[in-house]
Amino acid sequence: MVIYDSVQKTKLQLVPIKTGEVSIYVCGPTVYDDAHLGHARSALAFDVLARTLKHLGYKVTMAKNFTDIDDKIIKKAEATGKSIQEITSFYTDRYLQEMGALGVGRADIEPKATQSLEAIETMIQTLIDKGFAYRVSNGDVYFDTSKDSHYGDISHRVNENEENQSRIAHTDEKKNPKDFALWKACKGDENICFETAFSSGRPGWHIECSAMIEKHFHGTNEYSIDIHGGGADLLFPHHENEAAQSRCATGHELAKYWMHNGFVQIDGEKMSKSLGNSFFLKDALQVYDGEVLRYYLNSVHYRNDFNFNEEDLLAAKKRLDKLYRLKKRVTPSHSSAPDTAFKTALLEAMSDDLNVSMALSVIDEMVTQNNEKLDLNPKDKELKKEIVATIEFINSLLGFGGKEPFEYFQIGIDEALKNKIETLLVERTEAKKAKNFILSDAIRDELTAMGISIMDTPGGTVWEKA
RNA sequence: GGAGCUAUCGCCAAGCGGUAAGGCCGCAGCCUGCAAAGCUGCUAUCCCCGGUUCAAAUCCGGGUAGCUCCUCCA
Repeated sequence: MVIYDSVQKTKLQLVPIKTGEVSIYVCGPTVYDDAHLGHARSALAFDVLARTLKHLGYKVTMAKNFTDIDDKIIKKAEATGKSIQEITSFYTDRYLQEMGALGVGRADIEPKATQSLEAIETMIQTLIDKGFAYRVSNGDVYFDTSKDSHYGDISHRVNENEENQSRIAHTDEKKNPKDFALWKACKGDENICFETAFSSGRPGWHIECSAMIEKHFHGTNEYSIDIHGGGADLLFPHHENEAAQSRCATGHELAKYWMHNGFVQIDGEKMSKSLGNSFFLKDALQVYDGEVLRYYLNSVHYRNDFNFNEEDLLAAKKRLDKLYRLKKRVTPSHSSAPDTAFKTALLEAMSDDLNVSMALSVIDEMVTQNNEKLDLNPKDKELKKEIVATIEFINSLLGFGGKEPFEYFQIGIDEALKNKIETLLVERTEAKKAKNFILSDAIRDELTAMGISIMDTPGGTVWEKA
């Protein structure tokens, strides 16, 4: 397996800390709002990474955190009158449910900040004791970036004069402009305060990830985990700060490899909280099938920016349709073993830094070849079994193609409509038998107007939702 | 003001120094009562200008254009 390391900025052969095992920590959501397409893409990218590694024979342990202490959550609570707990549990459930609709598997470990306070306090105390952190008069604790000679290694930002150019106001008692809060003391009437030796307050944004990793993973003298992932925007300052904390607190590096996924844009425009043009996953799922969304969001390499638009999504759906039409041709058949050459080619593509585009083209070629074989030999039972197994393999590796084909093509069609379609098809078949093509074509037009496309096959007429 | 990324067929998108994958769209054909589906065939020299090399879309330098990070963000 080769992966692109965003710190070294090059592809590297994955050599895990422990042979045969890969530990992954991905930055999860702050649960104060609905998940958007960007969250989906990140979750999908690392879901596919985990699946690929498992297929390559690694024992994978993946952690994804839920940030459930945060200023934004507090604000939301104040604005809505709901409790912090209500908000965080609601959005956590929603997140898991929506990602589930996209076929994203659950992480092995799903730590929450509120459940990691001991580890957080311990790490901050260690940093204070070792002289890497300092407490200011109001009770805040800051990390002293000047004490870490490797600060900047992750994001390659070395400019000390940034304080003059930076848009961040420099108003507190920080020693250096880049110092960041490990702990924020309670001020006034804020209602989440946790008691610690340094002050009553709450953790800063970055510390939870470092603390959770120390708590849940047991690395070596060199590294805590193999792969740390997240969105490209987290590279700085979030991951730089995480790395610094961990390095200084534990004496070894946080992660051996760093992976970052690119952004999602909507019709060419950046999607962001501040621009207010977030495309929520819940809205997308109302219009598009989760499996189609999964296929589409995965069709562009995870490191590139992804420009979401309906036209491309439709093209992606058509591609997935083709796979399901092949599956329809071999249903029902039992499964044997997938085509070896295909399996190898698919894994090879995925082993190259998750080259999903290549994998999809391998699948398209497989579909075409098997359609041709079936055209020539419609009753080849062994071939059909192999195709069933091949599609099962695709589903386990990439997470699509697992539905029953008839179910797939009839998503959104209720029983009443289904019956009407079937009735019309019976009428049409009779008309065809009687060579009444004017009537049969009229029925087809009626179905087309209903958004139903039909196809005559040797086994009878089948229909699909267009 | 600093740091970085990208630029490949009408559209989406691989390519990672060895002579341009795949999909959508389009055209022609086979099949079909006609269609649809499926199959076959056809469709690009890689933003511009230099350079390195036997060989460059791929490396280097300079342009141009777009995007991102430095502020909550995946």
